[in-house]
Amino acid sequence: MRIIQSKSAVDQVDEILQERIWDGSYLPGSRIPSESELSEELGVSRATIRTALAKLAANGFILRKQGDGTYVNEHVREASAHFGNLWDLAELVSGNGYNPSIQFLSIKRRPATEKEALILALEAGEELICLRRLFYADQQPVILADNAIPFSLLCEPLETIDGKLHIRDIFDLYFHQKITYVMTDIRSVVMEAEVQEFLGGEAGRPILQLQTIFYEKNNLPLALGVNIFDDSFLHLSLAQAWS
Amino acid sequence: MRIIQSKSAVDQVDEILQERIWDGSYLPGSRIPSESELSEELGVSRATIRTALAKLAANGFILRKQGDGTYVNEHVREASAHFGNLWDLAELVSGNGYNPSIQFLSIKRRPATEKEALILALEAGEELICLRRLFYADQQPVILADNAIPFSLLCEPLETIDGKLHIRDIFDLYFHQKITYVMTDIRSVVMEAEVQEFLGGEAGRPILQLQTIFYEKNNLPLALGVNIFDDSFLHLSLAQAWS
DNA sequence: AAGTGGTCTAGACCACGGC
DNA sequence: CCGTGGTCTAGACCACTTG
Repeated sequence: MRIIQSKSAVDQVDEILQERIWDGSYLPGSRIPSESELSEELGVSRATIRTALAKLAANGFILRKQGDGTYVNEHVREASAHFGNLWDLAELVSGNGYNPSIQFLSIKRRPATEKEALILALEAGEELICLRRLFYADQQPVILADNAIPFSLLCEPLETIDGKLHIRDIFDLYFHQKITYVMTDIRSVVMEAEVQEFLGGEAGRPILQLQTIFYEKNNLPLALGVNIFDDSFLHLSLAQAWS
Repeated sequence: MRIIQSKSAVDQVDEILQERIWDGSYLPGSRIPSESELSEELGVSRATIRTALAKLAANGFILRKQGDGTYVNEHVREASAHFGNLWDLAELVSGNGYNPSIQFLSIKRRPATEKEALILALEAGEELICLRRLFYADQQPVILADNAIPFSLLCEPLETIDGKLHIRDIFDLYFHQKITYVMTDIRSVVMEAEVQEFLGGEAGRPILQLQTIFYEKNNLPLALGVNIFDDSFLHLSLAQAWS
């Protein structure tokens, strides 16, 4: 379960417009209603509409032309990831046009390595909870996701953790922590045998590694995520408005 | 008031605040003045201040806490890239803490390959201008940047092109085109001998490839950029606010 | 000239956190 | 409680594109 919060007007407008783009009410390449028209139709101020449109434009969903109008980007469907969502692996899978699912592999408790202790600001040897999961695109395994979280942060019994939840909800439910921001490192690595066991294909080929450090509001590192990413199957492509 | 007319008020506020973070006027981890105080100090409305702060927060420069205040992120300097700027290679180099410079290698005219013609919406065999450049971090070559642009778009003599300019200015000056948005594909590849010749190190190792397609406002593809990126030296790391 | 998006303002009220 | 950021409004004026 998730904590349900009434969404802001901006987010609701954003959702409505994205849905209209997705279901074809607003066709790729076509002009959508003006800010004033949307403002009147949806019953919110023009400023609210503009905030939502700015977000859509930043992610390349729409193109805005001063003096002309706002158009749906013809290449919407080619982008698989969006800014502010690089860590959201399920969205990455669905952005590639597949149905995402999560397989829970294992959860273990072990001391932190020196490198992990440094990143997570721990004493050497402090214990971590290591969560290993496998993301599927339809039936194909595509991302091996490891998350390491300091054991000392855990608030609920280890056994109760549901390994299929969104990482956001795992932090919320079992650690009572809210993630404020993340730092993601994108690297190119060779596929190791241990990973190849899960993702298949030939070992030794180049693949992407997304390393994410999760922080809470006081800059305390909450977790280290290492996501091995088969980019021969899944693509990491981003649309960006030119500022 | 130091706000002048040339740039937008929001951009100027953004610049002023970034500078204060960078030169240490606002120290990492410290609280910066409230929105009202900034609004009064800089002589703009609170809405203008908020727009600038939202941009800084999205890029992880600052952390905002409702009911408390706005704080400079302690990890500002660890991020090397920023949203909406993934194509800006010089900024990527300086984000890693190095001094960027560009070496102009070559400019050639040749027919498009089938794949290029498809991406750039050309007839097979149409001619391209191929610009090859090498980006340095201090004295170290780090990014091999190839750009392919349809010859038919060129407005000035080929010989006049200054290969050291920002890609934005090249389009502006020689093609009279403005880039509206880009699509960037991030891939993991093995370093080929041809590239290794420029970037050094051992051939066959995994490296990053950023492939960027540039579009103008009518969705016409302007250019294809392929940037080979030595991520053993340069890091691609992004800070993102958790939405 | 008309209509669009781009910018900015002044002010209202809410939700949250620290004192 | 007060001050902070979060949200939203109504309206003004500008810059640009199109007919």
